[in-house]
Amino acid sequence: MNKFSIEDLRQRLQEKDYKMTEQRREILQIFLDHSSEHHLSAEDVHGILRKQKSEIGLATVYRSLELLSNLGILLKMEFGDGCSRYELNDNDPFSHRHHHLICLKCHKVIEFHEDKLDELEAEIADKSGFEIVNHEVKFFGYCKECREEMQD
Amino acid sequence: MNKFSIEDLRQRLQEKDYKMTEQRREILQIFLDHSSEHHLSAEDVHGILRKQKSEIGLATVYRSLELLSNLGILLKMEFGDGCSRYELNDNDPFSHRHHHLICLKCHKVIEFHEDKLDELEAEIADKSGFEIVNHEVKFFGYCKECREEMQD
DNA sequence: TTTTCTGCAAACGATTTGCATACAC
DNA sequence: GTGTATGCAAATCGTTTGCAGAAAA
Repeated sequence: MNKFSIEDLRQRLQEKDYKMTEQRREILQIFLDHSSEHHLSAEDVHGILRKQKSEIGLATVYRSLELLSNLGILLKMEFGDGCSRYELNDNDPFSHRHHHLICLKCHKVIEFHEDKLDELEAEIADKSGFEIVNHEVKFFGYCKECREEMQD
Repeated sequence: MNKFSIEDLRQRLQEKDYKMTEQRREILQIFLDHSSEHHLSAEDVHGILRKQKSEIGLATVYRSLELLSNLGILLKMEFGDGCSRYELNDNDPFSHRHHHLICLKCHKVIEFHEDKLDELEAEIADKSGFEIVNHEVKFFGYCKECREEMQD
């Protein structure tokens, strides 16, 4: 599967006896529409909804993001800016498993689409008996632009 | 250098015109004394202080943890449990740069002392021009004990 | 003496929850 | 019709801040 569809949502909800609601559909749709602009927070999602004249309450946004994460449709992550952020859990191994480069100066988050952790994961499983289902890798440093700026 | 001492703290504070206070000394001492039991939150530190009959306020704990992180003595991290956690930034390359394995069932945090990211870091620097100064790697999955339990 | 630091309490911001109503199945 | 989901407002929890007094340099 390359990308989630609203049909996938309907199916996953049904499997666990959750109900398909307009609110859950709209919130997933935001992630499908904004796949380029990743890392949306609950407030971001709520803001986009209001721009679309959707009257979905913030509490419902939080509850839906939590649910979509538990269903494996979204991934929840923290970048140290005080709120949780979410992105589509794209199952495509080519776009899946990217890393995040976080600039300590301008706080930009850059994606690096290359994983290279299979060997390390195999070693961890081997040495510790820990079964890995997911990982989250953040690199902190200075982006190209800020480095150039700092040289001036 | 293998481990920080109170003298190191005094020196780093002096370099930046901060003052050496009893509170800062006591808080660093907690990390030196509890180096085995890593990942202390502000509340954890405050709790340990109260057990020791130290009357240091919670706000001071937060301010000191922030300061010690900025001085490079502590590392601040998030495990998704809603609060920031800190550990000694051990400069020894043998104990430094470990990864965290977070069990999705019992929420235990296990350390894996092996890094293996130099190659990936070099590739990132090469391809994106990003200068890396630190990284944080979390693996989510199931620990040995929980896996055995789940088989029963 | 001068400046920074502390402790307290109040403020804050993100997230959660209780409850009555609305909606999906 | 039954049970879950929503919206609202209030509650919660971790963290930050303003301020007056205390302590370091």
